[in-house]
Amino acid sequence: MLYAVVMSSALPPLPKPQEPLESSHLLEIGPASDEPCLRADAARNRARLLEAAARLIAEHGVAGVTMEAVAAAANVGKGTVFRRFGDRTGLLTALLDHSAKQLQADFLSGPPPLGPGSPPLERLRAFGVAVLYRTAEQLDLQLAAQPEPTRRFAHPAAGSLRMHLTVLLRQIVPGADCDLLAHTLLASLDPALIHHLTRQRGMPMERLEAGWLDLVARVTRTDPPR
Amino acid sequence: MLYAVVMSSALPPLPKPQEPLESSHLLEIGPASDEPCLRADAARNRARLLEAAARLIAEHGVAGVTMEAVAAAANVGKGTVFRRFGDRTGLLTALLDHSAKQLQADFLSGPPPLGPGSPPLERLRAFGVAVLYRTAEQLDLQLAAQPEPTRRFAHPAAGSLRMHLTVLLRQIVPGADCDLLAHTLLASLDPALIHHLTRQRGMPMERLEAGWLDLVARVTRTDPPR
DNA sequence: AAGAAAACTGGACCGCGGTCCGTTTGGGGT
DNA sequence: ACCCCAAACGGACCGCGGTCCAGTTTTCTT
Repeated sequence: MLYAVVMSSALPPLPKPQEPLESSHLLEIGPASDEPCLRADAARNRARLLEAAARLIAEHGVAGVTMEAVAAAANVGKGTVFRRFGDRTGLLTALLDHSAKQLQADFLSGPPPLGPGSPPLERLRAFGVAVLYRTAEQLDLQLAAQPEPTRRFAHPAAGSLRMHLTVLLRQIVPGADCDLLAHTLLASLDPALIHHLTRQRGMPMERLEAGWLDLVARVTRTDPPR
Repeated sequence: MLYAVVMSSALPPLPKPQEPLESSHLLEIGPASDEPCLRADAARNRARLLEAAARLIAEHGVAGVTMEAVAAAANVGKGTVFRRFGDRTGLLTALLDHSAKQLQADFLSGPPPLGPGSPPLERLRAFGVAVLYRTAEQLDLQLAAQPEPTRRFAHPAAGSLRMHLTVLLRQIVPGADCDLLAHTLLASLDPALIHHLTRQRGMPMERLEAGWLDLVARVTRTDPPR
């Protein structure tokens, strides 16, 4: 039930496994999107698979995480991996899930300046910085988990970030098209961009951080447009 | 329409085919990077391949453009396709090449407000709008041509756009980190984002256009940061 | 004009992501 | 305790992107 409530894309308990969870309108993706009741063996296999995947990453890097390899390492059939996670992206995303939930919890109910209690502008600044560093920490995985362009923004976790951003923006610049602005701001924190700037162009994280703060400052100036 | 057939992005006579052309430092990617000399048969096959690819797109959409299918449709071996274009992305990019050069010519030496002659801010505004509509026109192809995340920003054409943006920005907000700012602004024009906003969230192009203008206005305000 | 080096060609081959479907299994109902 | 079927399983199978290399064609040299 936890999920039934939220999902819009009515999938009956059917062969098509992944619930991509269209929902860009809900705030939490928390414990909800979990499979509510998973048969004992299924749950066991799921755990095995995640563990195997993590091990493979540790040993051979993200590139070594092949669906077949994961299946083999978990002593499970290939079909099972796909049934459970939908596709490679789904598996990789699942690996990021914990950290994603953590971040979400932090800005939804954690301590200031990220969580409620600080003024919106403060939270906005902290938000970007937090995302920035989290992304940098898991760059390889984040990059590999990025779905093909068509689905990049449908991703529920991204939706949650965007929603939070939008809410903050509305408090700061109520006159603007906050929805659009949120997209833009998030785009500037895209893992691929961060990868390019830090690894391919050698910018230090401090510069990106300063860039975010500057961007936020510019975007949120409240004096009338020229 | 014989799109552009013969031109551009090809590779020096090297064993490893694709020269991704690191060059973020040069302004034009124009006739320079042209194949210096392409053997007669190679040139003929290149043209055939592009034509075949275009026909396939027209008939079956971008998804129908399979490397094997293109090769077959052009009466050419599969290996030849890869030798010429490096990979699928390369082929698709080549199809976009003509339009890319056109755009570049427009803002480098075309008439105002896009080209030189207008004040920088005017040009910046026009630039975004131009990119926006060009992208929207070729959305499917643009999306399909997008390389994997790691290489997304290494793409030379994107580099040229960014460079131009940077130059404009330096004239408008000399105090800022224009390089970074250019990346951010460009990110807000990403094909995947445009796709998401217009096709998945149903925003009209006018709203995106307004969003760009507003973003530019906000970002280029020159009064001191708070 | 001839011969050799360089460039190009084509298709067999590989690995991986993803699908399909016949088989097995867990666990709720009786 | 047993039955039953939805759910889960596993591995054969497919298509596509990408590589490789033996053989062919073009162009350069003298």
